[in-house]
Amino acid sequence: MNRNHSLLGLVNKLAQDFDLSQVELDAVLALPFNIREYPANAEILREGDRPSQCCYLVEGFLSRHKYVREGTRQIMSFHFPGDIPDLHSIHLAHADHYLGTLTPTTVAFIGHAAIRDLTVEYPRLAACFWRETLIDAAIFREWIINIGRRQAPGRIAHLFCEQVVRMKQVGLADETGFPSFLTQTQIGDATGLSVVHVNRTLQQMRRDGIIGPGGDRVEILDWGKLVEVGGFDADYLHLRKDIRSPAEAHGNMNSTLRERRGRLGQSPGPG
Amino acid sequence: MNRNHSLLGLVNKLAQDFDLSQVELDAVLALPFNIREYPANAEILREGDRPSQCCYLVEGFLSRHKYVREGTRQIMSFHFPGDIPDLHSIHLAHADHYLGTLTPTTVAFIGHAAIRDLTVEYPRLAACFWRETLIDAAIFREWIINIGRRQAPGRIAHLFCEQVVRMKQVGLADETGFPSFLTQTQIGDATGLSVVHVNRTLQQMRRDGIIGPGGDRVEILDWGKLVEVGGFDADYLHLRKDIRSPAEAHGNMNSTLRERRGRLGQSPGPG
DNA sequence: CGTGTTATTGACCAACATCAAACTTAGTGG
DNA sequence: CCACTAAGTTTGATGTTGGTCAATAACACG
Repeated sequence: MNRNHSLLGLVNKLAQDFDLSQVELDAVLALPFNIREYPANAEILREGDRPSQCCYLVEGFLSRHKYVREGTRQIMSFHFPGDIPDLHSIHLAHADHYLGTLTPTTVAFIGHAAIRDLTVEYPRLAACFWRETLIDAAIFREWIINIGRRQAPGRIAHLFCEQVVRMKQVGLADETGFPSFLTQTQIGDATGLSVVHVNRTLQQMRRDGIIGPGGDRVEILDWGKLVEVGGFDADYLHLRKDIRSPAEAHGNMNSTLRERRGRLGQSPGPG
Repeated sequence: MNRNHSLLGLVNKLAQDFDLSQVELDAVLALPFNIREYPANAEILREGDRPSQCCYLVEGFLSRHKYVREGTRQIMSFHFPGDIPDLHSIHLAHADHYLGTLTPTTVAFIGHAAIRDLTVEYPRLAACFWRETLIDAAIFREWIINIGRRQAPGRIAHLFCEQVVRMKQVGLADETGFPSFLTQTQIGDATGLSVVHVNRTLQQMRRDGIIGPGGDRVEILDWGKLVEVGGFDADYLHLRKDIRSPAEAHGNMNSTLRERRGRLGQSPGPG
């Protein structure tokens, strides 16, 4: 098998979900695709587009976002190599948001028809692809919680934790840090904060000895504290045990802070 | 066919996605299920549970939520009859959030195995189910935007708009209002606001002549204004045209306010 | 070196949270 | 039918987080 095959990362990812047969793996690798490169800040897909292919991310970083008012946008996810950020387009006719590059990027476009055929012929592969979109959704849920119920330091810390864990899966990060591919404006767009406030919060986190001074890499000086501030629990990422264990051995990635609920079935109001 | 079959709503819903054959429809109706009733404020599923069945909502209202700090929670979705709020559990081993009732509720539990078998045998049904979870995800994305980038009146207005459109699909609402199944505390938990602020914002919306005084029903006095305040565009719900058109005829549900973006590929900061 | 983007700072202000209490409503048991 | 209770709503007072505006500094790149 070609070790430089562009879809190898996809196969690796899917193979983490289920024990796939060689036939199934080969079927994925046999998918026809077109490579395309983009500069930073390019748009791959726009709201309203009706794509006929999916975009597999080979290299670079992507975001999905939407514009809310004149000049305001909200980022709803980041994507790393191995992801198919618009896999949902197979069954949803039009895009309801933008997909854009954050850095220079290489993607492989795979036609919807080819993927549909694959899922019809191999139900287990269908399950794998489906599962990917379910994890995608789980991450959205966590972002709702992050933005809805945490304050600035928690939101940013949680975002950083998530990026460590997800990028670690593809060998781009560990608990000591990860490549810095975001501007402070983009961090704000993802966390629902203004740039100014992101800037001040990051400074506070540096003063608290949680992260390093920045630059090309986000240095994490105190992973435990980052997890604590962000109230982070990797459960929602639904990693497989074998992938998760090295992380657990290293820092404590999971269940460090399974937060406890208040009263039963009731969110307490005042009084 | 039994007109009182509990899964009729499910069939109707799936049949909106694709043109399904009678064989496929019958296969859905042949799914074995168990009916169960819950009082209000009951927990159907907890974080960490490993369910072996899915929960089809026959009657009542559900929410999915998570506890963030002692006493704080975030609701991430509401569910109406016809929904399968934990369909994702087929491919995600453990629940990463709670599923609870808001009102007295009737659900039908359908075993994972039965659904999996169905999806293997009928790829088009698999696509339908998959699609349901993709719309679920699209709603989460919209909530991220709602909470991240809108202020209190917009958040609440958007929530109400979404409820109108979704409940209308199952005949529970129209543009003049919908049954009020939420306390102000729950509205706050869904929008990331405090009860006090929800209360004041609702009062303002009443003074502005957008909604009525409340009670058993949320009266919408000015649908157009509600849509405007919430920046609502139903596109993300991916309704089928035939379902959507009566709404368009009535009020203008879609694309009323497709918001324009600011600068190209860049979220403007200050300066 | 200029030019554009990103990071940083200060001053000021608005939105929203928190706390605490009173009021309403609906349900329950006598 | 009425007191009693619990949940939900409303109000006032006060504080904080985080937004906005505007300017400056630090880089990166051709």
